[in-house]
Amino acid sequence: MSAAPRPLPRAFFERDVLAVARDLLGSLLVRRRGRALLVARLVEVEAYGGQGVDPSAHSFRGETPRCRVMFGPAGHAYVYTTHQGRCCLNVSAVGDRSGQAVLLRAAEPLAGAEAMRAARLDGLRDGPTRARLLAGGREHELLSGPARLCLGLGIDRALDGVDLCDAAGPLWLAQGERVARVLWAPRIGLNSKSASCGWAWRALVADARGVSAPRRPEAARGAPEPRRRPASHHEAAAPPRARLPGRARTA
DNA sequence: CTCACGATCAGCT
DNA sequence: GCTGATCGTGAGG
Repeated sequence: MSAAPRPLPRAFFERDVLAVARDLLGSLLVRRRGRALLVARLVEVEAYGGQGVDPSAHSFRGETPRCRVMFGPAGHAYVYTTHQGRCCLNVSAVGDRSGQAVLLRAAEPLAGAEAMRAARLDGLRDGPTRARLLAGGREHELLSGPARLCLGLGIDRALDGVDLCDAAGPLWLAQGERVARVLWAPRIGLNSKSASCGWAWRALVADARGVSAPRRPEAARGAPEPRRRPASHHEAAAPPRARLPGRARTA
């Protein structure tokens, strides 16, 4: 790549969180590594509502040291750690101190795939997963999950708070090609007794292979009915209708 | 391919 | 103490 992809403007993130999630699909996530740029196309994201709205959001009970970035200006990185030191990356949205953000769940490598592969392999024990990655190919598995995405791109808590609208920084988001078909489905990995676990706030590129877990509709596993989003989001320009993914192709 | 299991730890109550 | 916005393993179709 010759020039660095131009960052999305702040105003992109200062909108309804579902519209931001929808429009992030197809956008580019760019990571500066020395002189090289790692570039990936987003194929799966999840919206998280804010304080007092979305019980599954880290911000639900208000600001804490960990999730402080969710309450700050839009377009900044909220990076948190999960099990075994893994990390997940979010972008703050809206910017009205309500604590809303979009979790970046999966992407497809466009540039620097071998560096991403090396980053994934680093620290991975011998086993089937290591062997599969060492065999080469399978690029769509390199960033196919929120923690894998961070591993492959070398993102950790040191990047918490970084401005994702700044192409001079270590990490930013840039415009990509518009995605034609988007699927909406319930979010992954939430406590099934949470009131919001059935909300279809996960957006996927319909024909992408690199999604983290489109396998089975959660509804088939006894989870609560996928619920409509709150009426305030109705004219949000994003999700036409929440349809379960099943196989990619039901558009 | 799908599924169930549990490692291992930061963050919060 | 208890709880995960997860991942890789290993067994089974």
